Amino acid sequence: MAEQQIVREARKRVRLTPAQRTEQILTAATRLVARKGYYGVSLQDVADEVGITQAGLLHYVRNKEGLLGLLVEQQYDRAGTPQDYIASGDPGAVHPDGPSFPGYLRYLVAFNSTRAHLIQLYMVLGAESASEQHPAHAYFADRPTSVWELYSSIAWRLPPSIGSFDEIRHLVEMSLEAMDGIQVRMFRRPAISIVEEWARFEQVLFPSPVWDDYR
Amino acid sequence: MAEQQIVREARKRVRLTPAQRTEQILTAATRLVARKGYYGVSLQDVADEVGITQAGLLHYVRNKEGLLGLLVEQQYDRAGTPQDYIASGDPGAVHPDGPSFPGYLRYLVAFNSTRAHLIQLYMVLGAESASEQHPAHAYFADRPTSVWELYSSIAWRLPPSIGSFDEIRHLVEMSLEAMDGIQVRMFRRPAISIVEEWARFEQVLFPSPVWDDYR
DNA sequence: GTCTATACGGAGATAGAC
DNA sequence: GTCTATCTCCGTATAGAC
Repeated sequence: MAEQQIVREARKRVRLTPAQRTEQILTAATRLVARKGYYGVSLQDVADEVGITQAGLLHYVRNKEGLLGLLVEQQYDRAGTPQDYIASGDPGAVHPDGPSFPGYLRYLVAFNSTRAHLIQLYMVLGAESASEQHPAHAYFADRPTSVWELYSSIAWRLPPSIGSFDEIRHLVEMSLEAMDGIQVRMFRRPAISIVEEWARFEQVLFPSPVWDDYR
Repeated sequence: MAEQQIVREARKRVRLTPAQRTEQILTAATRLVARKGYYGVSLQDVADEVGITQAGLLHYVRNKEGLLGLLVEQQYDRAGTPQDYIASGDPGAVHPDGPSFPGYLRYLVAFNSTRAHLIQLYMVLGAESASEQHPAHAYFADRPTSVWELYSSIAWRLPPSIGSFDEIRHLVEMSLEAMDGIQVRMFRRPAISIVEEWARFEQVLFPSPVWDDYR
């Protein structure tokens, strides 16, 4: 009798608000796509984890590409931005001469170390999307450009000896490359702390004495 | 009539030596898995590209994991090794005090820039295999260790001021991370030269004056 | 908003003929 | 060594009931 009731309970249709469901779908899809890639995940997998049917899921995402769109557009770049850093009140961020760029990168790495699932998702999607046929190809192919545009819109506090735009652009490129590399390394053995590993890169990318008062 | 003959021609069974077929399978699978990942590729896809049936392919690889085994074991580490560098006759490689480690890394990057397909394959597999359920998980998880073992078996020509094992190990780790990051960047826009990009990392990872006579 | 039912195709794997 | 045939299961997507 108790058992029957449990079964009925489990099958009962639960009607959630669209925002709640979308949140659930996002969480489930992030975990699953991080694990098996876009091509490796089925709508049924995601639906099962959310607790709805596959047809019910399609009501939200229209088709499989819509699910990917949800993942790509709505997560990664909404937190950990330079604006978030500035708003964090970190001493390096609120300096009267402008926020510290190395300080922001430290902030970003520390933040990313708390969301390994998301890092894994973006590592996997970033790798599969190298092929031009992948539905997220354009998004990832343009990331270096869009990140540069985002970063170069900020009035960072930079050492005067950093003259050319080219020099700082290369520094940004190398920082992103080092971070991507560290994030790949993060899932291997022996385990490392990405915060510590980034500190080593910071030392060589933003060396003394030039950057001593600008970190 | 001519058409019929063409059809017959196309369907004619061609019996190749195992080595030739395996080579074809390797080439096809590399391209396809690089593009869509392990989960995204079907045995049928590979069989089509080789020009045999799916059952014919299974004769060679036994099951899908066997195909992955072929890819992982038989390609990446068979060329571009420190031994190949030493045998290349490069001036930095045949120095009487031992081969140059930065010189080897330059050699490796230059070599990798000629085999982008393979780099893409390993980037994709390396990303998907972060999940513990992936059949190549152990191989990629252990790569930092096995690469370190390979590199530390060589009597490199190192600056005397590099004292501890720890110091050189961190340098190796950072070099691998930077390379992985550059390789991710390689498939994005604007296009970059991984050789040039590595030269920038070499400057900061192996700086003057310490490394001046050891590059 | 969520379900069931269904259409239609593709997946991996095996058996056995040639 | 390679094929055809077949098994069994899973994939996306749509229609329509509730």
